[in-house]
Amino acid sequence: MKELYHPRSIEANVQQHWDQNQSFQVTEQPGKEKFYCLSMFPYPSGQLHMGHVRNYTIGDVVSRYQRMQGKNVLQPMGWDAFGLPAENAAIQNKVAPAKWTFENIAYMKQQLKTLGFGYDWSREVATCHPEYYRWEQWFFTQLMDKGLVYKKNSMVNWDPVDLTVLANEQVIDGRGWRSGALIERKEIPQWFLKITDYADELLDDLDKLEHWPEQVKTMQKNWIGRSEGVELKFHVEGDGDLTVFTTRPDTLMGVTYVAVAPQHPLATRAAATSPGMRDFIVEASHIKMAEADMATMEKKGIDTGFKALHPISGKPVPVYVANFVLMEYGSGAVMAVPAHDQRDWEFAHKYGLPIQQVIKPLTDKTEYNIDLAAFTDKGELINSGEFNGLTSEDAFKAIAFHLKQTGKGEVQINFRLRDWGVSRQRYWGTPIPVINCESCGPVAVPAADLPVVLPTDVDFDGSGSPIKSMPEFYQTSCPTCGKDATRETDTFDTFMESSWYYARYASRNCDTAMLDESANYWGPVNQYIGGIEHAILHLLYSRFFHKLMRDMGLVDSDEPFERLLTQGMVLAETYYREDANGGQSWFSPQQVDVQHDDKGTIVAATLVSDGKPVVFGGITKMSKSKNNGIDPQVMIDRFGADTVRLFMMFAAPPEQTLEWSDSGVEGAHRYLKRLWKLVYDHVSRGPVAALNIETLDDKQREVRRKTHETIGKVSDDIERRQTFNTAIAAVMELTNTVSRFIDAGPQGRAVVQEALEAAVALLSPIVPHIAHQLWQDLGHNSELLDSAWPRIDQDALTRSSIEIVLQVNGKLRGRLQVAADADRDLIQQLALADENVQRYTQQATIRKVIVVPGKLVNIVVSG
RNA sequence: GCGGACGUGGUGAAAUUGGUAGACACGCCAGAUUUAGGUUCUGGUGCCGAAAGGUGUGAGAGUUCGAGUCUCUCCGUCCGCACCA
Repeated sequence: MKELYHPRSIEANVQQHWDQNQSFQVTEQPGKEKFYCLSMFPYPSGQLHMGHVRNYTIGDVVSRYQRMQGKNVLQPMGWDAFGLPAENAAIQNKVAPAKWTFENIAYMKQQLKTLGFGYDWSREVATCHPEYYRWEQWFFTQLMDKGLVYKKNSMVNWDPVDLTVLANEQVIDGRGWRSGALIERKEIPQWFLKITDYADELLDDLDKLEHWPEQVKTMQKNWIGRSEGVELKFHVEGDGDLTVFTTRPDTLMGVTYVAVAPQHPLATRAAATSPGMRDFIVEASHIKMAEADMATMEKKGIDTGFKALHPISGKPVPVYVANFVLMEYGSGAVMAVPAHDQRDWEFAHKYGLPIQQVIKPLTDKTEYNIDLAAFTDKGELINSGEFNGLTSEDAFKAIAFHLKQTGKGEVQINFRLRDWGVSRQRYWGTPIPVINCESCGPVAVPAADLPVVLPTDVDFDGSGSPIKSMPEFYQTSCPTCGKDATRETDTFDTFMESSWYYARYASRNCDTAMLDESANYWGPVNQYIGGIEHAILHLLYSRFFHKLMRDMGLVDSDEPFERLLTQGMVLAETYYREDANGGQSWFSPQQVDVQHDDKGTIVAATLVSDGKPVVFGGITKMSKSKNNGIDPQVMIDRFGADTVRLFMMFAAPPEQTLEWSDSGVEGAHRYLKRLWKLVYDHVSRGPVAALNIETLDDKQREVRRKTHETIGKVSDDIERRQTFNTAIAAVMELTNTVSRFIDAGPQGRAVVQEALEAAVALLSPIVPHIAHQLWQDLGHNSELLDSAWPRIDQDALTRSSIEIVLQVNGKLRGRLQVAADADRDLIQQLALADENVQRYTQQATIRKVIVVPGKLVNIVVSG
């Protein structure tokens, strides 16, 4: 064994060893318990960032731990390879999206290998390969057959200068990011998947996901947004009926106006005769298609001049066009009750519309002042004619019944969830497998003609998708009638690819079907790990796809991911200087020196290159714009993969944000050096005698107890709690105990051998390379990877005495050593007799004594 | 705006079921070694105080013998919002 720790050569050797043995290639073994551990696959952006390293280290730790539990562990990796950045890179660097993507994949794959992650690379997928997306195309055509797909007009952000559709991300302050032109909303025909058909099941099955974080389930629940209400009709004079949905029919008698979306037919009709309305609609069309923008913009409206008749009172109320009403949601119209809805209240005040209170608080003590704000709680009805005196709950039923009787409305369940629009007017994506025929309409491409291959030899200049001007791509004949026809040139939303990749890994090499039986052997995923930013969209779409695949007989489970871990972001410090023109230039934290005072408080920061001060700009997500990204490769080259992995797992629990810290990394590296030296010092003293438990002295027993307590703690931390930081801290405590333990006798060394073996094995999922080496140095020929996880010896845990904390009025006043089996009375007696306790109890009256066996005694006194 | 989280020493954090606040590290201070490999080792370190002791988990209130943990109000930070992935 070498005296010093050389991570570079160790890591290269161990990785080569795993490669040669194909240590992570797995096959189905029906008799053995399987474990499928999956980390969210990366977009191949060019290089790994710290968020990837964190995500994939967590996955690798879980995988290696489960393998040592004796399970058949699958851990695959692949590439979410379609998407916008490839198109942007193509424009900037004049390189075809396909070439750019594949080069990035090659580089990033190499990086993953140097981190020592145990992936089964024989199952690698890249979603931009026709072998992958052909099955997605096939699946879509199946959904067409089943009527789960439809085409309808829907709105996009249109750049009138670049003549292209923009993603929300590409619209900044209402303008196209390249052209700077004011964007316009534009309605175009697009394909939708009927996710709303599955709304109930997607909601109900959340309850089955015992091992998902509560917050993710709550977010999905709110996103699906099931609500019970009443759908009712307002008749518009000189026009048809206006359908609205409300969850508060009890407030119906307080309606003083109704509002429709700017894209609503009534608005269009009003615009025909009103230039003011025309201007209003044009202005509303410049707001981008993002709910956050819609919700935070100034609420504005304009009267259409139409009157709607109240469905119960028959009284006419004005119909307004309002910029915050969404055409996409419901029927594009809402009823307004200013007295009982804060947004309606503000709108009514702004436009001088009447406010009619119809609900009062149930407790009559305080009169509610409706002039100050809307009263949004439920209560008792007033000013509502025959419904006066009813509670909100009773009024709901009574009004719904009344509407039903008169044919003007009925109770309805409504969802916030909208159908999933999957068409994108972009090049770098999966071609939608549809042929448009003048006689037959849209026709699915027959299975035998799949895949519809995306041409990759193209000139891409950013002015629209090149396949839209490639007759050799889109000119074809109708599969049904044989006449000339044209292909769809839109591509799929990339969420389509990421909604089923987890299943494809299992059947990666099946070329006759989307999935085969292996998908049921490996599935569902036992542990899924990824960023919290995916809590809603990706995870909801995947759950939806899984149910679609189930209903098509492709998988036999109801949910794709049994257990979910959502990991926090990786942050770093930022430093900047003001430019002459008032802008800021940002410096990498690695080029900055930080000065502390005597207490360790940071007092100043200077740039290494010129020694002049820089300003601390806070701790934020690693990003290009703030120049605070830390390149994992640089860290791996300097300290080795094990150090980087150890730091990332130690610095914070996985669900929290993690702050990058150079000195923290150095600390992790120091620890591995200390561990190495501890094993070296032990091993270099020669062979170790067999452990003889009967002959151990007290100190030796203490070390042994620490060893076995640590095994228990680390196992629980990794498996149940998934707090890898505390697992590492526990092993550090163990190795600290060992290094303070000086006993070169045969049994002393035997106890140390046991402790070090445990420490190495317990750390091995986190730092697998150094652990592999130390395991051999400790005298094992076996493969650590497949060794059994350390087991607790219950006998080693027993204590003869325990410490009891003594409190007076909840304040710590002493400690007591008692026999582990001491009873309540004895503990109380000893506590009251304690010298320091008596100082606080002598002059006072004892009111109460609380004894918590094994923990503490609290004596409550007064006076 | 809506939905979801979070807030503890100089710093990252720990405290798992309401029971000793600050484990384990980083930084800092003091000392030793005088250094091959981004040195190593020992001790100290929440704050105030000479000590006894007091005090302390974003702010304020509440429940309890006991609150970092539970409840309410407020403040601040972060994530998502359907075409970034």
